[in-house]
Amino acid sequence: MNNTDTLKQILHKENLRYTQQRQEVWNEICNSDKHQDAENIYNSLRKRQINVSRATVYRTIHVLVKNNLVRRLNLDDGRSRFENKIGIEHHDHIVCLNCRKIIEFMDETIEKRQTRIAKEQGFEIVRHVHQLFGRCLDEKCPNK
Amino acid sequence: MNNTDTLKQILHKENLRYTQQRQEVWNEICNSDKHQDAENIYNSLRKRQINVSRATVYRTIHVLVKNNLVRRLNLDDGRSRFENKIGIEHHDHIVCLNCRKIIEFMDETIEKRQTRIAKEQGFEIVRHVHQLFGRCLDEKCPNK
DNA sequence: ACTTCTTTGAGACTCATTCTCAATAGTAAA
DNA sequence: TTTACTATTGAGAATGAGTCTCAAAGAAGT
Repeated sequence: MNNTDTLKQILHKENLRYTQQRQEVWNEICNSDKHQDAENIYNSLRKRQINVSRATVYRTIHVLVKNNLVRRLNLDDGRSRFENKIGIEHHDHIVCLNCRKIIEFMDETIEKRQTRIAKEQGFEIVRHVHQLFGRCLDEKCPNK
Repeated sequence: MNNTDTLKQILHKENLRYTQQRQEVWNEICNSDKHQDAENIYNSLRKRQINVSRATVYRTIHVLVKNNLVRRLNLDDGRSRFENKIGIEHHDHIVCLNCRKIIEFMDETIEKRQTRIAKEQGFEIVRHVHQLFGRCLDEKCPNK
């Protein structure tokens, strides 16, 4: 299923109308650099002559997040970032405190263990946040 | 070392003056319920006739966080929460999405694994965030 | 095309947090 | 133990991400 059909499907399910603006926001999240924030998405669309308001960007993102097409990331820098979830395997993030480079990781053992720990404490996990903040060894990192 | 000495020590190290307001903010974080937000801390002090401004609460918290007396928690609800770190073992959090109950957990295997994963990716971890969001089985939880 | 109901855009608004700056208060030296 | 020098404080203004409002524009069925 392509981007358009995926979007149409969830909009239909939510009793929402298919609009050009919603499609463009979804395209932007699917097709561009990962981990963009709302302002970025807004500006990228504007730059491409696509007229969308900030309000619509935010409103559309809510729908996408609610329906698991998009993941919201909170990297402790005061604004949310978004990444496409469709066809992407689950992962968590490592973030460089100097250059803000973001690396994805996934560890089956940790995943299983956290589920078991939550269960032992009488919780059923709905979602989790696992982020490692540190300093990278990248040559270009201002770290050096 | 008691609260006062701990505070005096870091204020001295930071070339900051020891003031009543700073002491009171630190006391409030040490002696009261965990996971309070800034507004809570401000109100608790106010209620006890202690005159401190919001600005001073925020400013003091920064110093405490920077110097590892306090940990800042971001539980994705739009405001930071704070907990005393002195004499407290490291732990992460499980949060109930319904009743906002917070449980602490700590798993040595996960801790070691995340350090190794970061290293493999060329990162030296400075801090991490590991939060499990779900639904608890508590009788009092509106979940039921 | 007509009607109905939803969506959109512009800008007002919210709310946590930060900033400003004049008044106040530590602290070191005399 | 007062002076002199700075840092700190408080009140409220400012900031900034995100949300809300409402009139105008746009989907979708008839």
